[in-house]
Amino acid sequence: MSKPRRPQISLRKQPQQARSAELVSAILEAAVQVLTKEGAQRFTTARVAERAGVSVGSVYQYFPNKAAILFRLQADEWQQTTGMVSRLLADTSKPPLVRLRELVHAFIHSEFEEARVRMALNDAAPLYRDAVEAQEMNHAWDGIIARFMREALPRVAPGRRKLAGELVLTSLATVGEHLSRSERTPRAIRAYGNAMADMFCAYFNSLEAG
Amino acid sequence: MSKPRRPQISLRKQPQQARSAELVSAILEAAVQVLTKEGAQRFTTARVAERAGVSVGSVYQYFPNKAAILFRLQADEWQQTTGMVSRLLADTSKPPLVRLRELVHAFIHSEFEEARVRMALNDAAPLYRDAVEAQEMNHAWDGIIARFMREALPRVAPGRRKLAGELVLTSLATVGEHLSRSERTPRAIRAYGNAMADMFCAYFNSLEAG
Amino acid sequence: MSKPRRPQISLRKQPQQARSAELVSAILEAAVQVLTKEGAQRFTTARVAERAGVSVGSVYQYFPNKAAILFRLQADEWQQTTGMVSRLLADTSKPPLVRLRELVHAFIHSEFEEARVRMALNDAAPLYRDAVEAQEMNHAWDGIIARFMREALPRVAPGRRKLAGELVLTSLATVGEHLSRSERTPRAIRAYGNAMADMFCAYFNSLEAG
Amino acid sequence: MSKPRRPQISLRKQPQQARSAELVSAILEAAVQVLTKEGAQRFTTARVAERAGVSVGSVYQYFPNKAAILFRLQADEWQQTTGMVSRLLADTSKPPLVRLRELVHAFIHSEFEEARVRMALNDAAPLYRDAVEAQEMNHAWDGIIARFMREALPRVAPGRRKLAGELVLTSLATVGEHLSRSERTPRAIRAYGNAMADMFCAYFNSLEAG
DNA sequence: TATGAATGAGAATTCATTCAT
DNA sequence: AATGAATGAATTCTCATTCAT
Repeated sequence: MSKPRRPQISLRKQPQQARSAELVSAILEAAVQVLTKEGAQRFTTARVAERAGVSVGSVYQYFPNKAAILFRLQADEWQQTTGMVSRLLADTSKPPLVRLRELVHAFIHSEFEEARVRMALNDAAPLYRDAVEAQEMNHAWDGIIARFMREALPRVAPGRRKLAGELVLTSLATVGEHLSRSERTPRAIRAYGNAMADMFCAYFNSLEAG
Repeated sequence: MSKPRRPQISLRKQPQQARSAELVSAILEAAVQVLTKEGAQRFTTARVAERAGVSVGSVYQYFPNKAAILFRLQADEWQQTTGMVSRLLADTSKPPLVRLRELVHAFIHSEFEEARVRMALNDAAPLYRDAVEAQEMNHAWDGIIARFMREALPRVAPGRRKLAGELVLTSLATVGEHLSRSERTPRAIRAYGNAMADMFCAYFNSLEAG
Repeated sequence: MSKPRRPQISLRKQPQQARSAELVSAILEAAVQVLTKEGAQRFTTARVAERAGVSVGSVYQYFPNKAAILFRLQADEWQQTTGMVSRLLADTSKPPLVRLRELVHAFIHSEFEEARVRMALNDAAPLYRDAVEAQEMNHAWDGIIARFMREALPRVAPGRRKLAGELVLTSLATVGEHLSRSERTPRAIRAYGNAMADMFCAYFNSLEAG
Repeated sequence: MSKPRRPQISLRKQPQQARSAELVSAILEAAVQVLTKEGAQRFTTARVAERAGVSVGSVYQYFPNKAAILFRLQADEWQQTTGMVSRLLADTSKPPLVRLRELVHAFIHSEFEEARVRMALNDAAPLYRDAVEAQEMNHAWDGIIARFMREALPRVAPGRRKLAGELVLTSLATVGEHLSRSERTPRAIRAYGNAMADMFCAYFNSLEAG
């Protein structure tokens, strides 16, 4: 593409005072609502401001541009997920494959919970994904996964192990997104998660066996 | 969302004459170029018309709106892929898991070939995916996959088998898209494909082993 | 300055048809009016469009951006002046210094004629002057002046002669602009022109004598 | 123009205390920096305040509006130049034409020294030049020049003499501005100054010769 | 006095679509 | 059929100024 714009996305001003923090919250909350009710196509700074009950100027006081709002939403999201995954995988009291299954369920569940926002945020990805900050976030996973993989597949060569980790991670992430778009009952979601975990476990077993 | 726009997307007019067919081709080809060189954000009817060497009016002669052009691109794409998959899976001279492996490679390869267009088309998905026609397409797979799954997992209960098919299909599709965004060498792509096939095979074996 | 923006300024579309040419004229005329009646600060594409009786879109159909309109005004202006100067200086039937005096008067007069536009255009200069096209125009003068200077100061060394030409040219141009801002009677303008011509003549004589 | 805005420009409050005086200085210094580094287009009160390390509110405590800051900068500038010119021209120990030459060099040099600010200040002129105070400043020169002209051209009629003074003054001022925009070596600047002085001297001699 | 958050009117520009020729 | 000029709502972002704290 001719212009892979990399918008600067960091917060313009740290909300030091309580009032400011509230404002940022209000804006983000409004952003979620706009995204949910209007969709990514109709997500405009003006609409966000209106729904937040502030002026456009105020929005731009805290976010340098539209992409920054979207990115922030996504970042918060990622941070939560990373935390959850990290916690689940670190619990060494359970065998690795049990943790993996829990992870799959937790992941899919969280994705499903706020399907609307996820979908819209995903549609809006072209607006923020090229920012440097966005790319940095992806590396946050690397360490967490690597550690778990060493534990789960101790006898597998590092190269294959790394590839396996990557495969599981992207499958999880992309399929999760796909699931939020298909409308399913919680029961169906659970079944899907189980099948997915089965697949990962079978893969891990076969790797470790051989 | 407030307006779940389902744009009318079918061709406005069947190009019965040779000239018309050429025009449609020219427009689609131009559309691919615009998508590739400018990205989804800058995909406009005017740009398509210009690159195709026709007037905007002519574009609207054959496509009712912008979404229809994008949809048509995606549809052609899907049709090709469906054909390829169908052919590969139908070759009963090879064992099912061999065919599955070939499928994975073929799929990933085709995705990778035109990564640029795929990415852009994906970014533009919000514009066309809600059209009824788009949703119909997804069902084209169902039969093909179901048949193969019966062959590959004869002893597995229909419910589980269906779920497994769905899982493999969506993994393939969404991971493929993810791969086209990450820049990799052909070698790395091949390795990734192998790992993926390994995963699917292990899963299938475990299912069949029951 | 941090961003010496060099806006692209060339016409977006050549007005091939009579209708288009009229539109371009209408826009330029409207631009002059806006500039004259509202000043450079309030010169906006919307106002130009409104005054021209067309939509903003139409303005952008013919001019890529605001700067282009202003530049075009200035360019037309410069072209006229260049033509006039060229004609005056080429008339070898009169002695050089006579032609120089005529030039001064003609120049100042033309500047004075449309003082309003000149002033406004000058205020708006930051918007268009950095464009490449604008800088090219300045060189149009070089040849014309050089020829005249050789004729007027045949015995002066090339270096000094060139400097003298430059000095006269910029004096003329910048003082002209200054004059349009000060409100004067035509009589006063004439007197001023004479003084200026006297100065140039004295200078030339001293150079040639020297 | 519809609104020949004459913004009120005088200081809102005389900085009687040392603290205030410092603040005003800081603001003005910051203003110069913003002008230099960002250009007239991006000269905003917020940026000035930030660079000065004070709040916008504080800026408005001492300057009624943006124009006032710019005007003050220009005024200080003019005052310095007037002082310098005044001093140079008053030195009766040297012949008038020698002083004139010195004046030209000093003027051009000072213009050149801070070319950046001058250019930016000039671009911003539309914002402050209509204020009454700005116009008063121009008359400060009248006395100084008039006295010198009487001394330099004792035998020339008052009318012509006045015109000559005006001509020299505006040539100097406008050409100076032009020079700061063209990038030249100090050597070239000096040569230019000499040519200009030559021109003025030749003019004066011819006038005095009658 | 000082702060800096909040405002909201503008400004530039784009683009899907129509329709007279 | 083909053209491409015309439309104008919509969008992003800026900035001078005010005023509650």
